[in-house]
Parts: sequence; structure tokens; C-alpha cells
Amino acid sequence: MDKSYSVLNQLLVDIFNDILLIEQNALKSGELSDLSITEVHAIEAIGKATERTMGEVAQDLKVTMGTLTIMVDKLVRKGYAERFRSEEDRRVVFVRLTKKGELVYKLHERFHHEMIRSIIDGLSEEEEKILISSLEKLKEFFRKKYDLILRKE
Amino acid sequence: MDKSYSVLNQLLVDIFNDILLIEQNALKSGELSDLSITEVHAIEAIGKATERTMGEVAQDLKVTMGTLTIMVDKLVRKGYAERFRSEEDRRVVFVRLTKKGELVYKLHERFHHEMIRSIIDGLSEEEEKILISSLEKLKEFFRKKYDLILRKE
DNA sequence: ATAAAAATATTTGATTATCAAAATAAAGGA
DNA sequence: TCCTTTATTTTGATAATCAAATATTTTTAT
Repeated sequence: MDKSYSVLNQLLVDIFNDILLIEQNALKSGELSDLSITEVHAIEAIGKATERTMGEVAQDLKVTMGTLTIMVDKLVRKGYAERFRSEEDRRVVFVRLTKKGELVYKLHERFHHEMIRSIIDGLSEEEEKILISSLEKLKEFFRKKYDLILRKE
Repeated sequence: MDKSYSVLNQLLVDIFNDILLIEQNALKSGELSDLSITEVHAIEAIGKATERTMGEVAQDLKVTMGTLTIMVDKLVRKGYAERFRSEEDRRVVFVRLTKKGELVYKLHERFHHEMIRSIIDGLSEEEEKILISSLEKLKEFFRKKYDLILRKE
């Protein structure tokens, strides 16, 4: 019991830290060395749909619009995104990825794909179910315990 | 297969984001509102042993010593840690938690305990094994794929 | 034994990410 | 038209961080 506890705890901590480190560094070395982690996150958030308003993206990223303005400024300057005003409501500004930006989005998607593949491959269907239900429990724990913080509304 | 992929991917993404958000916010509201996330991480890194050198802690946290100096300055100012020079080798500076700092460390430990409990409770021994081996696979994936980045020392 | 090199930490100067509050601009009533 | 709300950007301030320069002490090589 107590053994399981510490093994599981250490695994979760290690994996979490690994992901943080990988995100921080995977860029620097590679072809996309002019992007920071936050910029990649922004690209991810923009990329989900074909075009989104600044407000929507800011909410997704949980940053203020002021912060997002600066982020998008940089992405535009570097050629990963473009902005244009809505014709119907000239207050709103849309942002969307350029080809170059979409490339980054797809690269990131591929990373996820590989990651999940590496887990799933080698698990039986039974084992797969157990893994999923365990992770659901973990998620449930967070939702219950930190409802106020996590509530998206 | 493809269903599993997206379920698993979403679970992992959600959990990762939950943890980030909880860490960022759990403090603000609570009793420890004068601590930032990075400061709590520093407390964690210091707290593992009873006393550690600045260099060791910086390496653990993967920040430069310049950064750590400033972090520890603040922790000392706020009463969570204390510094003293080694007598054997007067170049090295030790840092260690005060009672107040240890309290934070223990609070964080308790959080982990609860989290793991919430997963383990309700799993059979068989299921526990599967969960652990799946997570080990995930960790292995990262280690293999990002060896250079993740390699410590 | 002394001078040069290495190790440990701090200081300094700069950059990046971020927020809150003020400013700008457009839309939608009364 | 004038006021209010909505959407965004600008401004000013603060945190975290790094790399390079500096200071102190220890180790090494001659």
C-alpha cells in the first residue's frame, strides 16, 4: 500500500516535470527556435478553429486581453498568425494562423499522437480501460477539490 | 482504438492543466497568500533534506544560481528560509527551511497524499499494477524521446 | 609556497510574461 | 443624439529569469 503510494506519487511528479521541461526546451533546439512556450500555447489556442476573436482566445488561455494583445503582436511579427477586424462588428478582432502557424500546430499534434501511441501500444483492452478510469478518478479529484478554481463557466 | 486515443489525450491534457491552475491559484486564496508558485517550488526543493547548498537547490530547480539567490533572498525576507555559510568550506552557503517554511512543505505533502489516495482507493491490486506500468511507459517514452533534455546532471 | 585555476555564490543589467487600470473605438439603446 | 456597454489596445508596474561580471575561498601545479 505504502509502496504503491510513493511509486505512484513519484511517477506522477516525474511525468509532470518531464512535460514541463520538454515543452520548455523542445523548441530551442529545433527548427522553431524563435518561439517560446507561451507562444506555442497561444498558437494551439488559436488553431483549434479557423478564426477566433481575441476575447475567446484570451479566455481559453486564461490571460488578460492586454497580455494576449502583446502575444499576438509577436506572433504576427514573426509570421505565425494574422489579425483582421470583423466587418459585422468593427470592435472585434479576429486572429487566425498562417500556413507557418498551422505547421507548428500540426507538429504539436503529432507530439501528442506519439505520446499516446507509446502508452496505448502494448496495453490490452482491459488494461486500457483501467488506465482511463484511473485518470478519470484523478481528474474527478481535482474537480471536486478545486471546483472554484477549475470551473470554466 | 481511435476513441481511446482522444479520450486518453484529453484526460492527460485536462489533468495537466488542472494541476497548473491549482498550483497557480491554491495559494492566493489560502493562508499562504504571500507565496508565489515558484517560491513554493523552491521551498519544496530546499525541504527535501535538512540543509542544502545553494548550488544543489539551483540544480534541482534547474535555474541559475543568480536566480536562486534572488528567490532565497525573498524567502528569507518573508521568514520561510534561512541561510548560513559552511564552516568547512567558506565558499558554500547552506539554505534550510524555518518552522514556517516546513509548514508549507508539509501542506504540499498532504496535498500529494490526498491526491494519490483518491486514485488508489477503489483500485484492486491488479488495477493498481496496470496503472503503474502504464505510467512507467509514459515516462519511458519521454526519457527515450527527450533524453538530452531530461538528462539530469 | 605562491601563483594560477577552479569552485561557489552574489550582483548587475537586460528580457519576457504578466496584470490592472486607463484609453480608444464601435454598437446599441433611451 | 447622448449614454452605456462591449471589445480591444496601450500604459505603467511587477515577477521570474538569464548571462556576464564580480567577489571570495579552495585546490592545483610548479
